Amino acid sequence: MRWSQAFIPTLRDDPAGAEAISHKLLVRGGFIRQLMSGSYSFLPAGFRVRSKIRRIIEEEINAIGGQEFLLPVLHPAEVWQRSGRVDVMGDELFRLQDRRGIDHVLGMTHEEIFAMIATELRSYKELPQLWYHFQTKLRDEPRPKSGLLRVREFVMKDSYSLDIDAAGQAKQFDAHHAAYTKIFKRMGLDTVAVEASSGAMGGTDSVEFMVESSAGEDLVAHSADCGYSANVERAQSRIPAVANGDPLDQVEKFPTPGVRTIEALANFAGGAAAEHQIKTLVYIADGEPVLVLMRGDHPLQEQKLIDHLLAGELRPAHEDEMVELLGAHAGSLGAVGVSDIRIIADPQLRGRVAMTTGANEDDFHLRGVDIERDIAVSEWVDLREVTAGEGCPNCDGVLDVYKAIEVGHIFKLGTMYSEAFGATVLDENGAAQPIIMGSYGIGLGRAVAAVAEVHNDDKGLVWPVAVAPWEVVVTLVKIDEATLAAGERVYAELQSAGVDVLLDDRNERPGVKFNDAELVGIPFRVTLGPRGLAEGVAEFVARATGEASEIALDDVVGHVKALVEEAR
RNA sequence: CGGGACGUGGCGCAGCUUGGUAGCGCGCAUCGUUCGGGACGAUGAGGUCGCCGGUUCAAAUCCGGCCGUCCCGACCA
Repeated sequence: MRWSQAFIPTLRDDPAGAEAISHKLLVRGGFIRQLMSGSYSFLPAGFRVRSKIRRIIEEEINAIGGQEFLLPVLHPAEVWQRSGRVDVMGDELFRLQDRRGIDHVLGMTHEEIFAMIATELRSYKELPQLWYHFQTKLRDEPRPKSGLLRVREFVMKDSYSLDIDAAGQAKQFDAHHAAYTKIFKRMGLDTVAVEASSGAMGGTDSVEFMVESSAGEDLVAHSADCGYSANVERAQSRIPAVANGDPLDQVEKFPTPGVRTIEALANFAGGAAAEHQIKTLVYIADGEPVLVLMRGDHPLQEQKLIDHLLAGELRPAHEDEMVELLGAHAGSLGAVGVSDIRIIADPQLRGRVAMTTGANEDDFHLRGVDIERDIAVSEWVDLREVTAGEGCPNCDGVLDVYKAIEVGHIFKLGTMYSEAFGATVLDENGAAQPIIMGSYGIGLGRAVAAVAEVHNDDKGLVWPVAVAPWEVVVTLVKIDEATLAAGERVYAELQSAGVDVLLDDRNERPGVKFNDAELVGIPFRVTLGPRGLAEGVAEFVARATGEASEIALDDVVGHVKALVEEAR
């Protein structure tokens, strides 16, 4: 490609709105443009990066036996009713009607449709299968953000494994695990595989691939000593037990005028330290109220609650609902004597006595609460969010917590979808068995953004060779006959050597071209100008290091070719 | 959805408090001088001031409604 004819609209200023560095650079470098909230156009440079990432994924999924499909994005709503996910997905699912008034949805993922195709499998002898496609997903996100990192329309590589038994599924799951690690490594991302919540996807186990980044939206708890890594949505930790205070024979109600928070009660004369309080949270899960009990100083991890309840929609109760359910406002709530509401308690409260909690009467609390004696806990479930500095659950080390971008997620789905759609095969004994499925996703646009987020400096992007829009730019410092001729020659030779080359033949000042090449992040630059040509040399610069060297003109192509081939 | 901010030539912004019919930087076009790290001069093109309504002799500016975008909290590749 010749830069003079290419559409690479670089910008001088950052786009409006403080955002992720990757977003600013992708916009400034002429890679993407926004259409509306959560919706982006890929420009030629951006499309090239995306294509290279796509190719890497394709190669690695093919290498573990994947067969490429292409399924539709427009689905009859009936299909999603059958899997039950119309309800689970709620408002995130785009819905529309056709001219006949038939309900349709736009696919958020493709478990349903692949499961339908899998009904054509008849025998265990046809398994295992690994199917995948690259297809647009549409999700009516409540809040798109950070440019490409969180959007409403994106292309995902999603693959689906089909097996006769759990062992087969585990094998394909592990194969994906390894392939994903390789894929991300090839695109220049160091990932950590973490235990994760499966969310609305259903299924048993899931692992997320995380890239540490301040632009990330997830939190990963990690132990440097044993390598334990988990999304805080799932993570556990060791914390020291709290010694109980002196027990009371019975619960004692006492006035606490104006006390509405854990902290206020801790500072109140006759109150109790946070770890001796029971925090009572009221949630509405799919329309049903639930009381959640946490130690006063412990934060609730809502995803853990969602996972336990298998809830589609979970929200804190409104003030009036609290009054209706418990007779008091937030700040004076408790579970003592409550019998008609589901009560879920965090295990850190187990065996605790002499606790203080709300009395379900404004401005009153109870002390001397023995949780197992006084509260009808219906379930004990770990709901606590871990905090940096707590003990690792697997070793003697300490957990740290960092922000990360989720670039991949793999699920063991079990038989949820195959049962919903009747995808069964006959086993050796002639008995019908539901196919065991797994699903595995990588978002293309998010991967582009993640690489950009990690690989940049104050001058712009620094693409790894494997995903760079062009591997090398030949920059002509002056557009005169001799320089142009030399440039054309090097350009043509690089092309026939199989190198992805951009010829910057624009009639611009050198500074403009150098800056643009750096902003766009092309890994290598070959600079040709009258000065060097007179001595038969070109200047060679690596974007990552900025190191420049002079190379004899005749050696340029060989040098670049070797470097590029080694790096991709 | 709750909270906050913003919307003015292609991009980034000022003007709004104190109404008088729009300006700056970059970019773009033409000409000239330049040309190995974002050149300079001259001339020029380009704007329903997000939309609708109201107040007023007069609205980018004041008032109301709506739409859009971004940021902070609950969701996911």
